[in-house]
Amino acid sequence: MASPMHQVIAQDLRERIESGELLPGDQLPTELELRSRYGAARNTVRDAVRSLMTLGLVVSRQGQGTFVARRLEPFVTTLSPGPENGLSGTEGDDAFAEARRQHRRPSASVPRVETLLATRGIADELGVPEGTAVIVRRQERYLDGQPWSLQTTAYPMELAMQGAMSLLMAQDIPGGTFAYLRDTLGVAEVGHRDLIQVRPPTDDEARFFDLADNGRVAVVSCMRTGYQDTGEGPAPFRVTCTVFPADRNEFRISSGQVPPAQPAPAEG
Amino acid sequence: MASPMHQVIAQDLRERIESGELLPGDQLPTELELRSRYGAARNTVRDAVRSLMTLGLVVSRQGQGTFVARRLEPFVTTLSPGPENGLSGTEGDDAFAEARRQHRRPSASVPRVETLLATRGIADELGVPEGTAVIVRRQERYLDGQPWSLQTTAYPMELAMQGAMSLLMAQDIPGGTFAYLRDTLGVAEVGHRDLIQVRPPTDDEARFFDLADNGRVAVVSCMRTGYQDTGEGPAPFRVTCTVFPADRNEFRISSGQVPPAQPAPAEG
DNA sequence: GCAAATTTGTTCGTATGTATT
DNA sequence: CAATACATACGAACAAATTTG
Repeated sequence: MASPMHQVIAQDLRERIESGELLPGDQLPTELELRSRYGAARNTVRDAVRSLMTLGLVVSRQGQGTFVARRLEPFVTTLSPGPENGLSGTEGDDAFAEARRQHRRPSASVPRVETLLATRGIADELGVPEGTAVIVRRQERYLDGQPWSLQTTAYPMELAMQGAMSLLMAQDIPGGTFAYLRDTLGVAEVGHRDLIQVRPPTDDEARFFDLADNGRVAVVSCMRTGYQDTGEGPAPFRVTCTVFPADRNEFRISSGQVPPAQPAPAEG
Repeated sequence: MASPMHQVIAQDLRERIESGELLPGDQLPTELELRSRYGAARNTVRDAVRSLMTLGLVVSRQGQGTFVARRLEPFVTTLSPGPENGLSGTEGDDAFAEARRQHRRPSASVPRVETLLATRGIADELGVPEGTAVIVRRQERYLDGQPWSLQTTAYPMELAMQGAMSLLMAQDIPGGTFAYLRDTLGVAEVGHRDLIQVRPPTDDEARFFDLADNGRVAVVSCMRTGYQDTGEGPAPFRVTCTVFPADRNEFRISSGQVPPAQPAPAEG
C-alpha cells in the first residue's frame, strides 16, 4: 500500500509488457503522456522507466522514445567435448562449426599478438613462475556481424622457442592452434578445466559489445586451462579466457550418456 | 570533455575506490559533502552514486550512508562429474560434500512437494506430453546460513506410481533421490545435460537472495536434465533447475585428463 | 538544406518522508 | 527526541538527438 509512486508506475507498465499488451518493439507512452496518465512529475515517471531499463525490459532512445526491448536470439555454446572429437565449442574452428550448425555466420578479427611477462593470475594457471615470458593472442569474434565474444589466449614463450613460431605471427593459424601445436611439437591437449564467472563488464567490454548503460548487462567469463600429457600427469600449457555478454549467450554441458542431438528450436 | 557532470563524478569516485583510497566497508562522503565538493546539485551526485550502485561498487543504506561494497567470497560449484563417482556438485548430498570441502557449512530447507501438470517447458525436457502429471520438489539451500541457491526438480508422476512413493513425501530422502530411484526402481542416471542461462532475478528470487535493487545482480540458472538407460538409448527422467545469485558463485567444469585437485586459494 | 516540433537526457532547486544513530 | 543521511517527489529549464514539415 505504501509503495512509492515510481514503483507503482513501474509495476503497472511491467504488467502491461509482460501480459503482451505492449509487444517487443512497441513504443511506450512518452514521458509527457505517462506524467498526465499517472498524475506524477516527469522525474517520477522517469524513475519508473529507469527501473524497467535496469531490468532490460525497455530501451529508450533520445529523440525517439522508449520501446519494449526485443528479446535477443540466444546463441548456445557447448562447453563439453562432443562425441566425435575431443574438442568443444568455445575455441577456434570448433566454435565456428557450432555457430554454423545454429545457422549463424561466424567471423573473427585477425589475431593481435603481444608478448609480455606473466602476471600472477596467468602464471598460476600456466604453472610457471610469475614474470615468465608468455605469448598472448587476442581476437574479437562476431556472429552475423554482431559482436559475440572476446577471446584471449596465453601460451608460454617456451612453445615458440621450441619451434611453434606461428604463435608469434599476428595471423590466423590454418587448422587452428590446437592442431598446429600437436603437429609441430607433439603438444596435444588431453584435457581442460573451465572456470565460469559472471561479472559486470569492463569499459572495454561494454564498448565492444555495445552494452549501453554500463553495468546493466553482465558478462560471462570462461577461463579455460588446457593440459598436455607429460608422462608425469597432466600439465597446463595454455589458458584461454573467453568473454560473452550474458544477454545473448547460453551454455550447454553434457556428461555421460545423453541423446546425440538437440532438437532444433522452432523458428518463425 | 563533454561528459555529463554525473558521469564525471562517478568516474572520480570509481577511481578512488579502485585505487584503494577507499576500502571495502568504508563510507563514501555523504550526498551533502559530495554536493559541495563537486559543486553539483544533490540530484546530480545521486545520479553518480546510483551508477556506482548499478556496477555493484557501492551500497547505500538509508539513515546510515553509502559504503564501498565488500567483495563476497565466491563459492565454486563443479558441474562436471568427479573422478570417483558419477555425480557432480549441483545436487543433493554431493553438493553438501563439495561445500564442506570448501569449508562452508551447508544446509537446506525441508523439501516442499507439489504435484502439477507439466507445462510446455517441463514436458519438452522430460520427453512427455504437455499436461502429464509431474512431481515437483523444491528446496532452499544455504551456505553458512546465507541463502545460496533455489532448487526445483520435476519427476514424472509415473515414477511414484511404479513405487517411488518417497518422491511425494515432503521430507528429505536419506541418501538422496539419486540412490533412492536406483535402489527402488532400478532407474539409474547414466548421463545429464546442463543448460546454463544468466538472467535478471524474478521477484521471488530477489527476495530470497536479498538482492536489493531488483535486477542489478543477475542469477545463473542451471537446468539439468537427467537421463536413464532404456536399452533404446538414453531417456530423460528428471529435470532440475538450480538458481544461483551471480555475485557469489562460480562454476568449474573439467574434461579429459586434468590434475586431480585444485590448490586451495590463499586466505588471509 | 533548414527550421520546427517531439522526445529523452541533464541539471538545478526545494520540500518532505523514512530509517538509523 | 533530535540529528543525520538516504529516499521520494514535485517543478522548472535547457541540451541533445531525432523526426517531420
